[in-house]
Amino acid sequence: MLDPQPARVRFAPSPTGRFHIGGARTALYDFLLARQTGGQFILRIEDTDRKRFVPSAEDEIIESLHWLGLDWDEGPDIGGPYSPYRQSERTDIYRQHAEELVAHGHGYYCFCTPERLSQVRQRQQKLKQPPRYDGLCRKLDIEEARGRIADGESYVIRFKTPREGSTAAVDLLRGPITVENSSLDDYILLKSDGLPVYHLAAMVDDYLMEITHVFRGSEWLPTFPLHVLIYEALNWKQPIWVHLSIFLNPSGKGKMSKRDAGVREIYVLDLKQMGYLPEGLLNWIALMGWSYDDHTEFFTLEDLIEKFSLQKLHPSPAAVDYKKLDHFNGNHIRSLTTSELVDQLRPHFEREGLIVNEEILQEITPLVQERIRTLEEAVEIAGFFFREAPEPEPSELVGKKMTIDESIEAIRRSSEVVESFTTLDVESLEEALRALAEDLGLKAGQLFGILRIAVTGQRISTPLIESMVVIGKEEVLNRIAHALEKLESYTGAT
RNA sequence: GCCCCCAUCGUCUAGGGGACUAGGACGUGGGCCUUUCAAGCCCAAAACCGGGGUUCGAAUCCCCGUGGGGGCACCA
Repeated sequence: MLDPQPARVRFAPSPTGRFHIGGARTALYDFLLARQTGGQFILRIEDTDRKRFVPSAEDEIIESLHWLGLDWDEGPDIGGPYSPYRQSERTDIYRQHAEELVAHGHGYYCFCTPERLSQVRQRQQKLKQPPRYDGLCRKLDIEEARGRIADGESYVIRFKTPREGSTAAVDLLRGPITVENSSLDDYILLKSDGLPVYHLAAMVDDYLMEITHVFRGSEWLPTFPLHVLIYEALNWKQPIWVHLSIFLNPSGKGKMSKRDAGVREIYVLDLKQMGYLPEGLLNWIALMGWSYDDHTEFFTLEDLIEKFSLQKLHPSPAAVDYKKLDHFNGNHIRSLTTSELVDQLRPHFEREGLIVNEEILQEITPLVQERIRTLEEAVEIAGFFFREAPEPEPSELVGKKMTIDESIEAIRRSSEVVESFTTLDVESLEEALRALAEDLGLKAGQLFGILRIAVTGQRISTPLIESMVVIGKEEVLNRIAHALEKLESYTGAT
């Protein structure tokens, strides 16, 4: 299972938007391969697009990766031997390589304006031809071109894609992908603002940073042969290429996007807010595009590092399934120790504006651990522990198939039972309450239902008896008395 | 329109010529447990896109359809 060669793998997002689970999966696989082989995981920021640049994006990427526990060995924030790791700080390097391509006849200067380009495109579209650069500047005399540049004319550098033949690019998951060179364009490598485009920058950096395995989205498949052509033009040895398929919407129709039906959330930091654990999220996305065997599905990050393998990656697109996320998250919550869960839970209660009593939090954590799938659910079922006495609806205090008077009697007698205790303990309290129910001719569920509303104010909560013990005799009595008052002045009118 | 990729239960997947009356998980339905909600346990329904080949034999290999996805920018 262990790849003997230490892999150098990079995650190279562009800071143009928020960090979503698709990026997280790519980063995860990068991380796993690096850790498994004892290699390096590198973070590189591809910020060569000034127009789409979002200042806060890099921070979000970093925060998300840290939260997920995918720590890198080299990156813009910590530096490293191949620094800098932000492409906007490496512009000279790209220009140098673009010029080298020109010098060796694999690239050329182009002076066509965006206006002319769009006219050409329009014409081609009208003629139902594939939109491509028409090659006007391709045969320009190099000296003439240099002269125009010296005169200050705006220009770009294009790749001189071979007109003949075909190129085979080898993807690890799909084998060779072959296209006619004529179907490739003379792509722009260096923009008129002097900054490179992905096709140049990523190739140059991957090579110079000695990246051994490139994981990227399958949206790069169409230009994959171009990238190989660039490698060949520069006479460089290629890395191993792995194209990961995209995530589809829950419906399986279309690329996963924030707005589609069934999509709960796609941004890592928002999923965190919703109460998902890094482990749950990681387990979920790891299994979309990779599998271990025919029955193992619960993985910690450590497990994944140990068990991940390139051979088990597969190329078909996967629809996101949030029900499955819930399931994995619930499992990971259950595998936490109590004190770990306490720490995870605290901020979720506090975010709700609740004042968290540490002692109570400790006591209720085991109560919620078995029944929540997200941390937020703990707030739903156990928030009442940190709130003032509830104000239950009188109508809710009437037991199932019971009259108001019967319910009042049940509450009164319960109060007496609680009163008889010096301190509450689960076993005897349950015993006493069950005896009371029997005495009243009620099913335990009827009595407990009334008390649940009286004590917690909720229909759904942590187990009643345990909850009462945590709340304590005095406060339980207060709440029961309050409920009794409410019910006694209740006429039954709706 | 052109190019590229993909194709097993609703979903994520196991499977890489005979071990397949196709396995697991989520979800769904039913049952058990039960103080609510969960969790847990048991059971059930549920798939090899179609057609041609290759082969003694195909979910597995090839071709063609079909379906789905992606790409065709001085964005990544």
